[in-house]
Amino acid sequence: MSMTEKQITVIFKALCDENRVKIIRLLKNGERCACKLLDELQFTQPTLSHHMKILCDSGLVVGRKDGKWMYYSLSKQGIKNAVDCLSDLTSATPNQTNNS
Amino acid sequence: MSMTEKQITVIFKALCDENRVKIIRLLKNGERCACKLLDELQFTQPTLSHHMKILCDSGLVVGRKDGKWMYYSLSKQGIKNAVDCLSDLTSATPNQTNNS
DNA sequence: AAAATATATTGACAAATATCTATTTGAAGT
DNA sequence: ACTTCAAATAGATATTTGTCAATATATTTT
Repeated sequence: MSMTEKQITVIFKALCDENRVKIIRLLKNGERCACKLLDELQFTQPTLSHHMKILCDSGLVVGRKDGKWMYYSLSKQGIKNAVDCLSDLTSATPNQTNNS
Repeated sequence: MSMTEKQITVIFKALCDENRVKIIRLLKNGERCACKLLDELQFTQPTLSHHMKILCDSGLVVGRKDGKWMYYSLSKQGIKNAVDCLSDLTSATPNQTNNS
């Protein structure tokens, strides 16, 4: 159940770049096409592609292909996992019976 | 109230290195002296010092000096801030009036 | 005051990362 | 089939980051 240090860093590495944080904020408003995201950001298409790969690999974001377009959105499951991961990482004891 | 992308990345950068995650896990068991941490890790003293600075700057960890020793522990406040930050980053709508 | 010890700082270096341009892949429309 | 358009990939490069050895700083002990 407990994740390795490596697995944890994959999640948080996704969040340690300014531009990826911007992307996540944009996705808070709902699913967005890659080209729509690109409109609101200050870098090139290959760079966006690179960031989206990292975000998807982290599980925080999911992609859906429709024709030639890619639609991205936040993953509820992935986010829950990240929050759990952070909580777990910092909670007092690993074996909480949780009868508070 | 809303943090800048930069401020957010400072928090998550702290969590995106394997060794810093290890350090946080060690600190889950309570306050530790730097030299005690060093015993359990595979790198040199200057590297530990470097990582502790990043962890402290992120607010997740606090240091306390006692004579020539430095004692580190997790910061409840800093952790709460990080969890809030992650939740906020990914919660559905940005404009909650928050007069609860 | 001098020695010993814990931690921080400096400077160097290798590895990882973010970015770009150029190209490729894949899907739609003509 | 050819063209067009969206996204991905490849390769190059500059910046950032993690690490170490050497040194400095600060505190305690003798």
